Amino acid sequence: MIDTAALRTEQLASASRVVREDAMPFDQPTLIAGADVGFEQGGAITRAALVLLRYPSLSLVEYRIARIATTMPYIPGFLSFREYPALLAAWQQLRQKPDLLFVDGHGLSHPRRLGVASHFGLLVDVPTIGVAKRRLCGHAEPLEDAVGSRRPLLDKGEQIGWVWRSKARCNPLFVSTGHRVGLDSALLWVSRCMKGYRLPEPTRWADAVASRRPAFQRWLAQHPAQDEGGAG
DNA sequence: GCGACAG
DNA sequence: ATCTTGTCGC
Repeated sequence: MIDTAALRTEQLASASRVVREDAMPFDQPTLIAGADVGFEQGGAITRAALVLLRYPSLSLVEYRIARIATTMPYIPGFLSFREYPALLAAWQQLRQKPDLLFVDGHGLSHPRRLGVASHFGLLVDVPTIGVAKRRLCGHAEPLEDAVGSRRPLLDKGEQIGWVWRSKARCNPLFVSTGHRVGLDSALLWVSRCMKGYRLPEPTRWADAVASRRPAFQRWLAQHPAQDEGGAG
């Protein structure tokens, strides 16, 4: 069994250390990363993908994949404990570290203010932003249809994130502080990494690599085996 | 008690 | 998340 009471206590202690304001050690980022996790063999294997994109061209320059045995089931509110071991393994394989990292999931917009984006950012001490496709907690006023429409995501009297329409006729994204990136900056950086799709490029590429999408297969074909390009 | 519930 | 075909809409 899993002692969720102990995990809650651990999260609350860690959450108090999350930096919610801008404390990014760069003027303009050179490398922005994206992280995503997938599962194999009915969930027995956790597969994490990390991609590095050059900014502002947003071209893929490196990717790493880590596969390890799954140690935790999925429990809403405790996603980070299930995913961070694999993310850490992929992170350690990177030749270069990014200035900023987009994590697939929530950051501040979490019941105890420590979603996977915040938790991982704290662990590796890097600025992170949480980009989630669905709501975990909190509420927002109805969002307008126009691209770029936004509403603060509120919970217990405080803003914990943004509900943002990244693309027309698509469900909105939930953007929040991960670590060292303020809420407004988080949305600003996500908007700067868009290329016409629902998801920002770092997240989109991480998903493409993790799920071996055709787009990634084509990229591989055009980028001949560079030993430091990376498979895992 | 009942519904909600990242990936 | 993952298992999976076609299908509706822009």
